[in-house]
Amino acid sequence: MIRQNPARRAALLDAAIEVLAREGARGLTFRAVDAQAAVPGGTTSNYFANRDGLLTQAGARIYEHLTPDAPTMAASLTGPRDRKRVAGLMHDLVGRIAGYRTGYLALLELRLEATRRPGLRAVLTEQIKANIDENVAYHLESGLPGDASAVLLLYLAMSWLIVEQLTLPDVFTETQLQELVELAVARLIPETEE
Amino acid sequence: MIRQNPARRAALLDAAIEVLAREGARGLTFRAVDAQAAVPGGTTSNYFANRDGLLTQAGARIYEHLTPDAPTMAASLTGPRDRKRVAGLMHDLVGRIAGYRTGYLALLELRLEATRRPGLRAVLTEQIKANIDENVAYHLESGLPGDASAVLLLYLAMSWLIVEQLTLPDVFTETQLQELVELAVARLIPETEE
DNA sequence: TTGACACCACTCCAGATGTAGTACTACGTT
DNA sequence: AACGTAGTACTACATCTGGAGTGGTGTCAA
Repeated sequence: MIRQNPARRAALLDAAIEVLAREGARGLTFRAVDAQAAVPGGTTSNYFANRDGLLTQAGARIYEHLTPDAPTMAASLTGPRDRKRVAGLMHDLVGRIAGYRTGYLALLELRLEATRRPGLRAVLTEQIKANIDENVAYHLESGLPGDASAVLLLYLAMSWLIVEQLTLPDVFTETQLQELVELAVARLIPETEE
Repeated sequence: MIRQNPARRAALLDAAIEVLAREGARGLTFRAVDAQAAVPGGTTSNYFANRDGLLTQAGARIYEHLTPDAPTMAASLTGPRDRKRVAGLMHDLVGRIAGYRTGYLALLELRLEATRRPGLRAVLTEQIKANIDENVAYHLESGLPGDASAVLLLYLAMSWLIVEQLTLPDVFTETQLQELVELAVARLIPETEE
């Protein structure tokens, strides 16, 4: 019989995300989740019918953590609306990801796993589309410089920069990383006239 | 005793790359490689001392396939040296990757695996650095418009575009994909004066 | 004849799964 | 207050799966 306790279910999903990042998609076993969550063996079996349920629910869960919290969002609505501001936001973004390394790595693992699981692929596709749309809409509404295309291109460049940094941190030095962020903004966002 | 036959070793590595793409890093077992290469069980055990050797050698091998062949390189040295040319090359790049889906997915799997294996990480880091340097040098020498920074930013954007397309093909439509390539070139490469 | 290799077969081992069985807790009933 | 019940937590078990490695034999070529 499937257990319902929502607190425990959430804890198991968080544990699953940790396992995903540390052991990879294939390493995500029911028993590994049990161990990570420090619950008795067999517990995860009682909460999820199969691996597919576990993976898709974990995919959904990551986005609950990945969305920046309210204060951050509010703060980003204050201050000047110029190119320098955008650069600041991009630096924040890259920094924030580094702070949630686990979640982002798990997301990459899930992307690859989605190659083999149509259900997971559908869930991720929807969430990422929504995420992109949100970013674009937010940018435009906030009056920051740069059109939708510029935001998309920034999204592409920053995404790969983050992957590079998370998986092979020695390809770019910390300095190069910062420079690339600056550079991307400088080339993609138009200068604001005073 | 470790076998030496280089043709067979190469065949095994290519099989390993297939398995990586299809089953993921964790699915890469000696037996799976045997099956993929259609050789008797136990063969891969005889050619590689351990999984680490198999993974790092596979990582090295991918780049042998990934480098564009001589005719392509030669062809890219002919023709005009303008922005439109760069766009054409970028379309080629994205298309070529789609044609070697297996190899690129395997490379992503290896990147994630590199998170856990210092040896593999070192190998990949070197190869990717070299690859980037080559690209930049080639671009500059060939007289195409755009400085080193522009090439780097193009590299970032194209890389993620490819990942997006390989893992979640429904996030961008085929049309959007082409537009994003055009857009990236248009914003990152300066117009050439006649 | 010798050395390297292909192929086959067998044993051993580790890890994962799902569930039966038992104990505990909370809550509602009488 | 005693009781019954539902939902869980926890333990332990029986089973299953697949992979690893290796020894042995046959083959080919130098």
